[in-house]
Amino acid sequence: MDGDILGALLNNRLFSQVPRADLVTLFADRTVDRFSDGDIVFNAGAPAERVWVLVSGEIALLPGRDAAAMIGRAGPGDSIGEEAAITGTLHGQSARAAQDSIAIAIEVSALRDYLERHFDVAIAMIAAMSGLLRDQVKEITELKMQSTAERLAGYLAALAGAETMGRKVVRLPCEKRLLADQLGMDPATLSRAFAKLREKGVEASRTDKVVIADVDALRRFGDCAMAPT
Amino acid sequence: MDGDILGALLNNRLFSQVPRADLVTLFADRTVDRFSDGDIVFNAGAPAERVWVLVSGEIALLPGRDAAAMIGRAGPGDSIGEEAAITGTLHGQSARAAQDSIAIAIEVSALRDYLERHFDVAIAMIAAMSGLLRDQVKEITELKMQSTAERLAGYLAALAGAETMGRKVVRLPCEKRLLADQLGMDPATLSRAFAKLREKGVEASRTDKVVIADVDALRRFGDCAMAPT
DNA sequence: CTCTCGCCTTAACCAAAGTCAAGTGCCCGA
DNA sequence: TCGGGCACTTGACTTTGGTTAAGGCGAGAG
Repeated sequence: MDGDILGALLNNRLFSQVPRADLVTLFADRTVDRFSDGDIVFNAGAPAERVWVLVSGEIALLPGRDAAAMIGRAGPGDSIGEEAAITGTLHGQSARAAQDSIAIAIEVSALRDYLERHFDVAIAMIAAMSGLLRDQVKEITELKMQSTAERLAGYLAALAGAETMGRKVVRLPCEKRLLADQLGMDPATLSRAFAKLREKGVEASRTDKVVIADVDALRRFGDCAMAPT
Repeated sequence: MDGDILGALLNNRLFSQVPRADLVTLFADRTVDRFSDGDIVFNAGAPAERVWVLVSGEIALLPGRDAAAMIGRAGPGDSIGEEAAITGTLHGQSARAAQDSIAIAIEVSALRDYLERHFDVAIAMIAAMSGLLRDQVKEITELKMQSTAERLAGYLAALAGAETMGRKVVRLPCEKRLLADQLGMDPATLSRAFAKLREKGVEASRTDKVVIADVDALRRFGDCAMAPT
């Protein structure tokens, strides 16, 4: 299977739980659909028979045939149409490409058959999504409650590992610019957050190495807004 | 079944998809557990055999036996332990009451049996959680990207209905104070947001009636940060 | 009818973070 | 070795939204 496609599936909330070998079988009959900016993927009210996984581009979800409001948008790795398709109902929303996009699609009957035969995978999906929901709730509250320095502290502590205490050198997984984006702040603000943590024993050079003098203290600082009593 | 318990289940991401009649059967063997602040619900590494749904109070999820970091927290209606229990693995986290709490618990075997016999409910769970995830992604991006006035505009437009255009009077479903909380802002800030929207044709009196001169314009304003091309 | 309590609004102030721009050091190629 | 580009940092300024406090208005009690 093509790397891009496999990557999209492994990032997908539905299919990341399906064993890799099964993915190949499941997607043997896939079609690769290319949408140009503005193309309709499906319209609200239409019967839902296929599940798409977006490989590249972006697709907007709209409440009606051509309403202006947007319900959501999907990027690479997101799936579309699965809610209606999986339950066998009509599409409750329309989907329209917001950029030139590539998506792979399978018949939902194949997916349902597979899940019916592999009950454990269905169960794993439920468990995984349950965990994802919890993670996202945490992300929302942290975004609202924590300062930039606290968010960065929590991130660094997580990077060091949950069990780590004391001194530790961690490597940032990506450029600071991208890290800033991931933490929901501006690159300049990330720099200042690092500066604030310097007085808490975090030495960040211009490289991707960060020396943490006391992981546990850092973790407490990052959690202070939502400490477990 | 007790009203509080039923309410918690209907709010729960797992059980809201189970038909009400089945809930009663499924929870016939429930136990009601009371935890005092600081009590351990389960420890990481322990075998997971039960799923709890929190009725009241608050329970913190911790990475290890007594680590300081917090992975998440659960409030009324949230379920705990389901990830490990449902997949039949060991608990990956510990859970400790952060307040005096009441939770109902069932054996996960009963849940698995039920899902195995009612494949359609399992499927509905997957679909529902998929939708919830999408909603939350949208909520996160809106929280990051939109100003208070834009969030309020989007909320009012949604309240008016996706298909509505032009003039419309809507009724707020709750006190402004609670609405502010729901939109993630301060009551005073909500007032200012209403003031800003006044020049966009939104008349909010001191009551719960809001007159929108042009729903569509409002929707565009609320969506401008993430308009579908 | 009026008093009072609670919710809402408004204004003044302040802190946090984004914006813009300039500066610094690093890497890489000529 | 020098120069250019790029990522990061830093500082000044602006914007946004939370905080606090002071009114205003409505509803219900007396």
